[in-house]
Amino acid sequence: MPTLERTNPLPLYYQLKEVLKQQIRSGHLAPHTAIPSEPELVANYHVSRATVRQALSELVHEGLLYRQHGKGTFVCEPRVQQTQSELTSLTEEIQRRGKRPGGLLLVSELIRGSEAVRKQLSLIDTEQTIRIERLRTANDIPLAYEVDYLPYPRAASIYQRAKELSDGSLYNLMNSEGLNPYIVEQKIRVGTATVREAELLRIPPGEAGLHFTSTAFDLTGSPIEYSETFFPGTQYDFHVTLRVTK
Amino acid sequence: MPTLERTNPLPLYYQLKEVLKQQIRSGHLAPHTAIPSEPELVANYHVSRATVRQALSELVHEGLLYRQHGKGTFVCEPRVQQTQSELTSLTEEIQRRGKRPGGLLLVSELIRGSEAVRKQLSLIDTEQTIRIERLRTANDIPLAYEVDYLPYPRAASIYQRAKELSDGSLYNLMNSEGLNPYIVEQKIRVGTATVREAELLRIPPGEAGLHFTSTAFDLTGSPIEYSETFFPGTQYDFHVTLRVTK
DNA sequence: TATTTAAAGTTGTCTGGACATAAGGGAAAC
DNA sequence: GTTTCCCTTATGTCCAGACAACTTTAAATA
Repeated sequence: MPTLERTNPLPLYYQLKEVLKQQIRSGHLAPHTAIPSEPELVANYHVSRATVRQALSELVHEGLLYRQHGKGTFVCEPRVQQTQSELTSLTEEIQRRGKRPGGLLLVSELIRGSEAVRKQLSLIDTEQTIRIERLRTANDIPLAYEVDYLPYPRAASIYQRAKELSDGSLYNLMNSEGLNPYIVEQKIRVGTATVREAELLRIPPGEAGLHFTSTAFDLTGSPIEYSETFFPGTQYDFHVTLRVTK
Repeated sequence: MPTLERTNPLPLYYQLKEVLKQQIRSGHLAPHTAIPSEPELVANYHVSRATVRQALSELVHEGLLYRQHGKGTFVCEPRVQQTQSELTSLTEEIQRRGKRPGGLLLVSELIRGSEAVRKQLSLIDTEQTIRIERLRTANDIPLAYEVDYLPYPRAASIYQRAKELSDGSLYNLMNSEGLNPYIVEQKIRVGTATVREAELLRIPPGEAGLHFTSTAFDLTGSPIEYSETFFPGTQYDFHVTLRVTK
């Protein structure tokens, strides 16, 4: 049995979490079997019950364990997609499929933006938007057409570094500048390609595809990015995991 | 200031949560302003700090508050769609738009099911599937074509009550039978209507639409429902909220 | 004045304990 | 043999207190 290090700068509950997570993933704790009871974990790892409960609560929240009052705490069945509600960027998504992500930066400008966009970004009168137009590629094949809007001057540093977007992810760039997406709302609907989109994506104009609109918020709930993306045809599977809020 | 009732069967931390939630929603606590500190809440409501922290932690997790170490706890900006990652059935979705949901039960049968479906439901060799074919309507207008699969015999009671689906939600029926969806995974892609779908939905065959596949799991991680749904054209906006898993 | 230090206030982590509530099993009563 | 009751064990809730780490403010120092 692994021991928790009190000299480790990582909190004890976090260390315990990692130990249990590892035992679950390695199959040492099989699905639907009970893990040691809270008093047993207290004795085994020499920590208080509050510490044990913090570790277990977070694992329950992450969907690895479930509790039954009076019976015990059990291991969840692994799901095909273990990443629940994870916020993956298109760049990561392409990499995960073994392809090389790229992006052709078409436009990067400062404009006032439409009222709809301004409302999405909760801009006040004097503020502008950074508008970035990109053609996203996988192995140099056009995959999607994307227009991003960011609040200016808040995201001014992104505007300076816009040229880096040709080979990188906007979310990576945002994170490195302290603009950390925490919650993303997306709307998805069927749409058809405009003439411009069809030309750039090398598809027949009017072809059907997925039209995304997405708004990213930081942990304070302030909007930090709004984007519209068009995925032609059936090239892209959008995957999402929902969870009940009890 | 409201007081917490110790005679109330509801836990104190839950009562405190509701009080704070109410103050946030009513605007009494404005976005980005600090709520009372933990010691203040302890004094105001005569509860321990552990109780206060349990209430606050859950509100943080629900996206209503955010904490800053050493500074305080603050109110998040409300998002347009405050229901985060909420698991809404199509029936509720239609009702929320002020329309009357309905459903025409086309087929209800016990079959073995394809290997793909059996794998989704993690069935063992002797188990079968309940296959339910429905035409979903809003104000009697065809909205979507849906095929549901449930594990048999586990969901045997659903098979008995399948005729109730003509006017109700499958999720409601499942909940009343102890099959509680806890996590739902969905895949979305652009598809075209088959001849049968086009006929039922009264649209031209081959018309584009959204094709959903969805798998529901109970809190133990066991799959309890798999469904394929086709939404024609642009009638349906799919909305989803994602959150980072830190 | 400018810089450094100290103090106060905040959230983060952790302890040890208590009683309540739910589930299950075994002994006692019928 | 069946039912009822009690005991054990599990998680759920709650308490009072302690110290650590971070932030801001104010005082002390150069």
